[in-house]
Amino acid sequence: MRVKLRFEFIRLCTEAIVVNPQAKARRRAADAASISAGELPEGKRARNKREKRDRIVTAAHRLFRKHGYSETTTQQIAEAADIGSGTLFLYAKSKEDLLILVFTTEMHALIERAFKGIDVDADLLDQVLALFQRFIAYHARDVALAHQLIREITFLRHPERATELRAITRAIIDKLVLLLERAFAQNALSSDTNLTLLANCLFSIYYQQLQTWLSGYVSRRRFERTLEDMLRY
Amino acid sequence: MRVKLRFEFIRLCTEAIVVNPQAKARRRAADAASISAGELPEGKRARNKREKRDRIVTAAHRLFRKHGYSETTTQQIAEAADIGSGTLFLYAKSKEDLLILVFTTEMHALIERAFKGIDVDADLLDQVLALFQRFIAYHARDVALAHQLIREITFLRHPERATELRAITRAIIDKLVLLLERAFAQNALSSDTNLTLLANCLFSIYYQQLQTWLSGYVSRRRFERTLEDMLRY
DNA sequence: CAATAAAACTGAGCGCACTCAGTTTTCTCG
DNA sequence: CGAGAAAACTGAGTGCGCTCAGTTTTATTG
Repeated sequence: MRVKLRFEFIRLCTEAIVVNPQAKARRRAADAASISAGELPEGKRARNKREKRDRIVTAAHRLFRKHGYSETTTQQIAEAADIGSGTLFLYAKSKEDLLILVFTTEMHALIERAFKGIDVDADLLDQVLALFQRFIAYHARDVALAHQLIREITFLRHPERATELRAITRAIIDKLVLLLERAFAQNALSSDTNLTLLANCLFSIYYQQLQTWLSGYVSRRRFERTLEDMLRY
Repeated sequence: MRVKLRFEFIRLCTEAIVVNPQAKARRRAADAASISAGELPEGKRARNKREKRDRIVTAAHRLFRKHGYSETTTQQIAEAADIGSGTLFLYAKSKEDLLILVFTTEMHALIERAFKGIDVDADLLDQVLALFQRFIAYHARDVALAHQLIREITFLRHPERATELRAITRAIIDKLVLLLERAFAQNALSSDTNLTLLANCLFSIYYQQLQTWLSGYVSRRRFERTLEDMLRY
């Protein structure tokens, strides 16, 4: 029972690194020659799982981009990832969930890159717009796919991913807060400004306008202009 | 060819009332006894179509409410509406489209009712909130269904309904503008206010918060409070 | 190491949204 | 009215997302 619970936990985390301490000790002894002392050894199961997960995400990503979301079948993805068709659904609850999985995998890195590329000396508004522009450019690579994606993450079918997605939203808002804090330190903002609330508002406007664009109601040009106008208040 | 084009047009309007003038004249003569002179006569085809459409919408509405959206099959709806399973898809492009069809059918009346029920003498903000409250109450009758609906109309799969939905949005915003104009006439708003723009902002905030609520991120209570706070600026 | 348990995987099969070739109903016009 | 055309309808068939009973792989324990 103890063991079962532990494995359940690991499975839920989907990032299984630590296994039973005893097994770990034994394995460490066995692998001592090939593994440097500080490294955490990885069981065969955990490694297989991670590799399979990677193969699935890579294959899905490639096929979605190549043929489009709805034109890609889960069969094709399974074949490309070299797994059984049923195995796919042990890693993603549904095809839609798979899309979210692909997205979340590269999102954190994208946020960091976008933030790093910002000109610190620019006007605050330009900094904010520059950040959003990075995301817009990312989505512009494949509007149809982005449309599907934003649709799925806005209206989740499997609440399990909610935490993960909230973390991404929070990560973006945190970056916005950082921009605001820098501007605040340079006295570019009035002293009674609630930075977090302001960051939330900025993000809301961006997200709402993003939806409008991706749904095909307005062109990218129009979207970018409206976004700028609205952020300017 | 002439005839074919005309019928194509009528089909697209989905509100076929006028048929070939000659046939109309003949029919009018034939039906003169039973129809009052001013009425537009309706061909058998048009009547059948309208009746079928009504049966489909009614059946879908009932089953969606009774068993939920995804638990209801298009087969069941077709049976309840007493039509072949394929016929359904002549009236709605997809199951999702059918949900939108059901919604748009009762939306215009709902908007009118909501607007009529507003206390003219109340504070402007309270009037706006009262209007939104009607919609919220409507969606609250079945949150899961509303979630699905808002999802579909926010991210349309068949652009054909876009015009129809824009008309609904516009109808709501027009009502908001009316409220604002009344307040404006009573000098409750500063003279440089752009009423249409303000109405759009109010609606945006409502819609954005509605999504948050329906997606299960916040409770109805929290949603209503946030909405009020945000509308208050 | 063998025995046992648990986890991970598999693909045939199922249900359902949707299609389309063939049929029926309605309209048109001499 | 009757022949021919157009529109409307139909349901068997199709493809795809997803399930689940059975199998294989990995870990644990004595």
